[in-house]
Formats: sequence, structure tokens, C-alpha cells
Amino acid sequence: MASSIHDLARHLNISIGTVSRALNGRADVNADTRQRVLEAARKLNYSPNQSGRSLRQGATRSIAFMLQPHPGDQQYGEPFFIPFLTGLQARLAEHDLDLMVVMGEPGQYQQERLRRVVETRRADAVVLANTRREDDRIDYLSKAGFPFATLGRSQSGGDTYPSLDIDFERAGDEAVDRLVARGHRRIAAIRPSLDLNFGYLFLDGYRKALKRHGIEVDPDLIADGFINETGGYQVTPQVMRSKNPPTAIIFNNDAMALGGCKALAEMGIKPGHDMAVIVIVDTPLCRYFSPTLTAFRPSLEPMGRRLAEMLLASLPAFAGPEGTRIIREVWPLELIARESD
Amino acid sequence: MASSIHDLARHLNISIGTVSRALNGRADVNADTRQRVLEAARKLNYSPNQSGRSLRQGATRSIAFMLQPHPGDQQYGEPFFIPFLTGLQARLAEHDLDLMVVMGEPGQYQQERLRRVVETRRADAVVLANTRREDDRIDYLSKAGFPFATLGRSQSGGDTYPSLDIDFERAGDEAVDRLVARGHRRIAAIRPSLDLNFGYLFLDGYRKALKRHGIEVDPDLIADGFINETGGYQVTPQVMRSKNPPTAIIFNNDAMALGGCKALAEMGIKPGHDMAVIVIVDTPLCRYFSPTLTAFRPSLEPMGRRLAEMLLASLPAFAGPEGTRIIREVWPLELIARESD
DNA sequence: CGTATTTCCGTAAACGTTTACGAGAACACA
DNA sequence: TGTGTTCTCGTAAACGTTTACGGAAATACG
Repeated sequence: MASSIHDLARHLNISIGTVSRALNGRADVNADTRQRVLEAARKLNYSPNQSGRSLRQGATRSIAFMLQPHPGDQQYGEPFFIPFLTGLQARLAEHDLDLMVVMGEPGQYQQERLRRVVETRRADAVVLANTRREDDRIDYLSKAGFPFATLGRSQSGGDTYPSLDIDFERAGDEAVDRLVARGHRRIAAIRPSLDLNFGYLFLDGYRKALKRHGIEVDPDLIADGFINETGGYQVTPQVMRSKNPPTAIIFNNDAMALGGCKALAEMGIKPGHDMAVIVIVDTPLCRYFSPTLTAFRPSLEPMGRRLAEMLLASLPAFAGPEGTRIIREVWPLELIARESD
Repeated sequence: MASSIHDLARHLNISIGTVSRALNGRADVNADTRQRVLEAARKLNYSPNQSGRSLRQGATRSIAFMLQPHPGDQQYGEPFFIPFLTGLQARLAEHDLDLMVVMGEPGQYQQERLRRVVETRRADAVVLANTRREDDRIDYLSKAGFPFATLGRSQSGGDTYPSLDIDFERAGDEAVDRLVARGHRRIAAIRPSLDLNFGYLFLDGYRKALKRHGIEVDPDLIADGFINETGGYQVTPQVMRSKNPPTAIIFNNDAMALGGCKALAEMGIKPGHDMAVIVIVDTPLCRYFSPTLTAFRPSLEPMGRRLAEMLLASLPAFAGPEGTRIIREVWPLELIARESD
């Protein structure tokens, strides 16, 4: 059906070796024959079969992206990932690389899926999302010597792989700064209870800023919950019941903030009026909620493109003349001031 | 590095043919040797190389999903697609099929990307999203004889491919029904101006219901705009300027509804109070906007799973004993009544 | 003109599978 | 014992590429 390199060779009465060399731009082929080959390829509508190529070259020219919807995130999933994927995909496509998406069931460990990709060599490298503080996927890939990069930092694996993350620490810091500047002294922090690394980073920044302002960290004002609306709804009353309730809350997740605001409303507390609220990662919801939520916004699409570049720079096959480089970056977030604080 | 079928064969002192047959569960292999092969495979941590397999079998065991962010959808992309992808991916994974995601630049035609996938045989089948009324991707795939399925109907290609869609017609109908029951007679319809098929389907339902209720269709109450917030913001004043302004508006897209509500607010009209608003496809935004927006909600994740099943049923290699079937389904939407109407 | 170099191309192996074919051994049956 | 059948396995080709190697022809150079 589809034409192969043999068809081309037969049609031109030359060997398949020459055809291949001509198509791949090798030097040792006559300019005239190259011309004829390229023309014939266009005429016969020839495209190289990727399976044959992969087999011979030992590279599939595809990158796997692994993400895992958070447990309880039953409805619309992370709005986060589509723009990130768009950027990632766009940059990969420029290098003629495909993007394979591998999702785990929410809550289930992805090890098995990951092993399959690696062991059957379905991809040349992996991009991990939902990075945990201790991430066995990273351990596995490091040990297996399989190339990968992560969206988000982790404590696993050392500095052997490229990673791109948002500066949650600084966002936590800035959020406290802003609230203190507006007269708040009792500031609560609510974050997901999972082992997600950004929860720790956020808290570090939060603590650091409090210390700088000479405010003592009150453990009663720090709480963990499920990373969804229900989690925020359940955990917010906890901090409100402390002896010395907060006048401001920083939420480490948009869904938790929405649930938290609902809880506040039911307690007769009006966010943006009786209680300042800041959200660490902005999503469209923050913009449309009432009150609109002050939040820190990442540049997701550029991040996707950048992580693709970083991953490619770490692959010997793609690295430039200066050789293989491991790059780690932490990107700032932009504060979007709205009504809630 | 990774062990191949040759390593297994050498290790067991048998031929690679036998190893392959043992692993693939063929009948003509001794039960005892099969046992030994399986054990050795586990011990040597053997997994078949997918490239080799693909080449020999002429099938890659991967499905491409093509989507195209709408132009102007600069921020967070379709929240729509992650849950759909989750379902699609889950069902494909059960059949050991990978999912490749191919995105076009917003606004750019995807033909080129699609041709690449098809011609280099990077996937065994394609799933198309963002179906247009006349869709040249469908024409191309039909003509090329390449298997595919679509999320959304189209007028292109006849009944030769599986498709799964939401019942926009019925949603438009029900929306009118509901508004009429609440006393409205002047009902506007705002939809995207692109050639997206669902815009037509929605309008059909809208017209049908008006006719049934003996209400004349007023062209001044029907308007098209860009499929984003700005579009809704720009086009809503149009219908409001008609000689006989509406008392209710049905928006065919959530982002357009948000922009529309903003425009209404600026005109001193309070959605949910002075103006009834219904949105055809629910997203989380509808739930958190103020007022919360009455909307029709699809079951995205089950739809993803279902479309995977339908696609597989249409592939000879996967079809059951009854052979290849082309299935087309239209799924109902669930009305989520909220404050806005 | 003889030799060295360059240019160009064909040959064939290799990547890791699956599978058609055939053959030897074991077995059944008369 | 002879013939036919069943079980099991090895051989080798095939999928579509890329590429190391070598050789023929053309060219350069003394």
C-alpha cells in the first residue's frame, strides 16, 4: 500500500542504500541523483516508516508524558495541564518528536505503566508531572538509566535530571509579605496533605516570611487537606477554630480555596471582606469566583516549551556542540491582584 | 543493554522461534518449555521491543488523538479534554494501546500534522476532536483509508467512521423549553462563529423548540462571535440592541457566557435577575461564577472510554467475533439547574 | 602515463520481532 | 512392521530502515 524505500529504488533503478543516503542528506551522493530521488519521493508520496526507522536506530522519536489526576479530582481535571502540554508538544514537534500521554488511575501508583514504557522502549524519554517529594518513579528511572525530566522538583534522584518548577517558596513568601503589608499578623496556610513537593516548598516560603516579619509561626494556623474542594471545605474550619483565628488565609491550591471560601461563607465570614484570601496557583476559576481571588499565576505554555528544551539538551542525541547538559530551573509566578485580599 | 529474544533463546538453548511462540501463547509449544521460557523471561527481565514488533506486524499499537486549541483560547485551554482523555486513555491502556497526542497551533490547519502521522505510520488509528461541519481531516482520512473516529459529528465522510457526540440539538431544545416554561418568549441564542458543527446542531434544537411553542424565530436574537470570552462580550450587546430585546439568553459555550454576563453587567443588567442565562456545555467555571450558571453537563470520562470502545470495534484487528462495526452515538446532557435562569 | 585521491554507489548486515514451512520424533492404528 | 497423525521445534524469511565497507569510475597530481 504505502510506498517503501524499495519502491523508490526500483522506480529509479538505483539501490536502496543510495535512496536512503539521498533522503537523509548524506554527503556521498551525487547532487543530480539526490534531486531525482527527492522528486520521486514526492511523486510516489513516500514517507519513511517510523517503525523501521525506530528499530534500526534504536530510538522511537517519541517522548512520554506521565500525569496522574489527583484522587478526588473527579470532575474536570487539572486545567493546568492542557496549556503546559500545548507548549511541550509544540517544541517537541519542531524536532519531529511525538508526544505520548500516559495517565495513571487517580491514586494508583504509576510504576507499572512507567516500566512498560521503559522496558518495551516505547519512548526515548519521559516527562514526569505531579512530582512527589519522594518519588519512586524518579528512583526507578535513575536506576534504569532512562532519560527523563520533571515538572516540579523532588528530593529523589539528586541533580541528575532536568527539572522545571514554579517558585512556590517565593510565592508563599510574597503572599505573606503582601498580607503583612496590609496589616495582617495572623495568617493561615492551607495545603494538600499528599506528599506533593510543592506543599513543602510553599510552607518554607510562608515560614521564612513570617520569621522575617517577626511573626511567630502558629501550628494551629497550618493545616493539610485533600487536594480538592472538599478538602478545603473540611480543613478550613479547623484553622478558624484555633484560639486565635486568622485574619487571612493562603491556599496552596485553587480547588481547596474554593471549598474553603464555601466553608467561610457558611460561617458567616465573607472572603475579601472579613477574611483575606490568596491562592498560590491561579486558574480560570480564581478569575470568575466571587469575590475574584488574588492569585499567583504561572506561565504554563512557555514552561512546557522550556521543559522540552531542557529535556532535549540532556539527551546526547539532541544536545548541541557543547554536549549534554542538565538544567534545572525555577520560574517565578506573577501575582494577579484581585478582590479577595 | 535490554535483553532481547535472542538472549532468552541463548540462555535456554532453544531457538528464538520457540521463545516467541512460547511468549505469545501459541499452541505448538510444549507446556514444559513454555514454563521455562516464561520463567527465564521474568528472570532476565525481558520485554518485547515495541519497534521490532511494530515493524513485523505492521501495527504500532498506538492511537493518535488530535485536538486543536481554539484560536483566542489563550489561557487555560479546554477544561473539556483532560477528563475525556483520561477515559480514552484508560480504555486504550486496557488493550495495551498507547495514546499519542497531536495538537495543532491554534488556528492552524492540522492537515500537515495529520499526514505525517498517517504517512509515517506512527499510529494505527486517529481520534479527531474539534470536529468541524466540513472537516478536511475527515475527508483526508476517509480517502486514505486510515481508521479513525471522531468526537463530534460532521457532515464530511458519510457514515463510514465511528463518532460520538453530545446531543446539542436536544440541549438547545430543552433549554428553550425550560425558559418558555418560566415565562420567557424572547430568547436569544449566541454561538461561536466558527464552522464548528455543534453550533449548527444547537441552533437546530433552538429553532425546533421555538416552533413547537409557536414562537417566531427572530434573527435579531441569534448571533455569532469568537469562541472565547471576548467573543461573548462583543456579541451580547448586539442582541440587546434589537428592537425587541430578549429576556433570556442561551450561550453555546461557557467562555462566551462569561463574556456575555460581563457585558450585561456593564449595561446594568443582572444575569439571573433581569436576564435568564443558560449555558450549553457546563464547565467548572459555571459552578463558581456569580451567579452560578445553569448549564448542561456531559459525562466526559465515560465518553472517552466509550469512544475508545467504538474505535476498537471498528478496527478489524480488535473487532469481536461479529466483525467490524461502525457505531455512532449521541449522548444526552444533564441539566444542572443553578441560579442564572 | 602511472599513481593517488576523490566521488559515487551497490552490497549486505543489522535492528528485534513474528510466522510460514518443513522436518524429526513420538505416537496411534491397522 | 508400515503408514498416518500429532506434537514440538528449528530454520529462515520478512517487515523498512540505516550504515559500514568496499569497489568502480572519475579526477587530480606528479
